[in-house]
Amino acid sequence: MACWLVKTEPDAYSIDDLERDGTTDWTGVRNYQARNFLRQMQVGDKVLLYHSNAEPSGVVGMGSVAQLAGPDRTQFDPRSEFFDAKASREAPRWFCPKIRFVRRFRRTVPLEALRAASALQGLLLLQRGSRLSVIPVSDAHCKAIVSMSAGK
DNA sequence: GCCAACGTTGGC
DNA sequence: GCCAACGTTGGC
Repeated sequence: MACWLVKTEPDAYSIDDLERDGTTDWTGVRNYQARNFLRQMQVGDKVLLYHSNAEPSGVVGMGSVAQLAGPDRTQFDPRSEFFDAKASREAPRWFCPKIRFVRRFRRTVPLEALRAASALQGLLLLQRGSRLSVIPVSDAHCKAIVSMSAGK
């Protein structure tokens, strides 16, 4: 069972929203590398939820993959901010899995703490200039982040 | 296929 | 709001 980390801006869609919704289509990812990771997600994979542009930014909880990635409906909707005129239903460009809320962490693991953790060296999120909104996380890194969320 | 210009992300 | 670091676009 793989583990992933997905970023979201809480002003746009927060873990509160996911908790309320239960599950949601993870729409709006418009980067090819991130898309390719979304398509690799398997049902049951863990998903660490990360709030970016937040106070503080950090990992706020856990979700899981509820459904394999299918075409992202927002790419077909001219009224959507994620509309993509070059996509068609015959040849969709963007895909999204369904993500299920699992739990909120007792405490947010802020970016600063992630950077300070020697156990997290090599985590893609922490690499200089990394902007990917969907990244794979190794089992060891995943465990380390979860243990940080529970306190020492 | 190169690369300058432009757009986006996201920490600070 | 600034801006560094990337990604994408489009002229040539």
